[in-house]
Amino acid sequence: MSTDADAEIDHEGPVTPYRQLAEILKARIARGDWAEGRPIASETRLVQEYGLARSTVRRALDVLVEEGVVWKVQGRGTYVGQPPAGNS
Amino acid sequence: MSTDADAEIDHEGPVTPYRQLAEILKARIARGDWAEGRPIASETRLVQEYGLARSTVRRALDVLVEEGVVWKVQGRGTYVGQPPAGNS
DNA sequence: AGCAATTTGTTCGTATGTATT
DNA sequence: CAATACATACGAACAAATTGC
Repeated sequence: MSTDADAEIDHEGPVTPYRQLAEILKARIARGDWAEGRPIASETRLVQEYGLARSTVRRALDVLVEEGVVWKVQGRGTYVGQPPAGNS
Repeated sequence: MSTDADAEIDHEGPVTPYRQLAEILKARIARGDWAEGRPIASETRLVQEYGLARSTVRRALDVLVEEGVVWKVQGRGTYVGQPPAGNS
């Protein structure tokens, strides 16, 4: 049983919003909304799309980073996959 | 060159407060302020001691958790070391 | 070189929820 | 039940890095 990529955030329920968003984003990546090596939506965009605080969106992204699903670069964005080995 | 366990937070300088606190706490643990398996000061206590926001203190503790220096238990505290293998 | 726009990083404050004692 | 301690969420502001003009 996986999460629906088109699900919305349920502020009631037992699962916290940031965990829900983390699952939704992973589902969207798996579905192909954003390809490997390409940037996903910006934090500001996700805030607008899901009606969450930026701090909550960042908390969700932290989960994905820990899981190695995405990696971030300040000033650029959040990319699908893992950081390149030899980066310049 | 290691960090002074008695250092205070410098809100100017290049190093961010949460990184400074992370280093200070590691120095305090190394010095023996808190023994292995014992709880360190609570987040509220650290907020008072270092004059930082709780979110900043938590950010510093996140670093220590990632590094395996401490582990946390909701409702109890933050302990020195790593979580016991078989916990009940 | 400078400047503005975009995006992630850090910090503060506040409030409420959950778990343990 | 009350007190303590960590968890989650919202809002706001400014800093730092990147990009494009």
